[in-house]
Amino acid sequence: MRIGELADRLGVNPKTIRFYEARGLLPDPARLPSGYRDYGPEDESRLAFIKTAQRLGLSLDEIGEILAFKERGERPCGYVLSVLAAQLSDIDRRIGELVRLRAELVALKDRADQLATGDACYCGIVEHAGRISQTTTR
Amino acid sequence: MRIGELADRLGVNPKTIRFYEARGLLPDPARLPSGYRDYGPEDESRLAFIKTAQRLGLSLDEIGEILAFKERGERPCGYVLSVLAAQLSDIDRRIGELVRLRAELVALKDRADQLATGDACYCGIVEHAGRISQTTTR
DNA sequence: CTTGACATTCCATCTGAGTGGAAGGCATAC
DNA sequence: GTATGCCTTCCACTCAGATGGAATGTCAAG
Repeated sequence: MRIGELADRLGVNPKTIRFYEARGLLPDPARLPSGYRDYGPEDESRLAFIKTAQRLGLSLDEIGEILAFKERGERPCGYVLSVLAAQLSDIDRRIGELVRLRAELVALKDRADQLATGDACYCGIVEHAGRISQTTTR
Repeated sequence: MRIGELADRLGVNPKTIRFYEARGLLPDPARLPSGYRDYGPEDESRLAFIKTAQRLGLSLDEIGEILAFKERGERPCGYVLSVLAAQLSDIDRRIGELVRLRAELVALKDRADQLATGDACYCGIVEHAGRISQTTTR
């Protein structure tokens, strides 16, 4: 399949696929006689892996490392799983933060009427939001 | 107070404060006879607002819009709250995604032993992760 | 046989959020 | 009075992750 079809299937821009190739995340693909890139199911699953790993919160560099293990014929599982374990605790942290922020936002919304009157609104927002924990977002 | 003190108080780089000023997020501050920027409590709370709003997930542009309402003497609450409402649903979506990803990761970890044997590991990861919903992260 | 959609490469630019560094001014402490 | 540390401006650069555009090639349909 050509680049446009692969891109459509996975909902990415064809440029992005070439970009991943240039970054070493995707191997140099087979070429049709015309010179067009010719992708197969493995390429699709690899790209799907990249996109999934991105959803998991991995950077392209992290994904590249994982893929490099496979390239070298090693079993990546230990490494992958350690990355995943780190991601897991990171995700737990992020979920905790978001849940706290959510509670703050709900509280703010519930007080909308009071906050909406008077000119202390902006400050009210600040005051309320200021109580949010000081943890920073990744 | 001078820029360094303000920066220290809020744990930001002085450059970042000048950057916010250049972006229009902070007003041109008073100046000491020396030409040094001279900040007061309002500046501190405004900067704190910006940082808090960032933790809430707002971009600097969104924050700028909110602050512009205040600048124009309007009560921003309706707007702020609509932004916050949008943020709330976004946060709900992100929490949902993360919870799902978390479950996937836990499942992957639980199967570490099986996955760690054989060379289908990479594919196993892909297969498992591939089941993750197709929603994209913001 | 031309039109249009898609492909190629290469190079440049964008976004978002800063950060670095040079060249110089101010303030304070020894 | 000079060393030190913080301040000023201006310009450039970083990072991640793409995306845009120009110039050109390929291919299927009408």
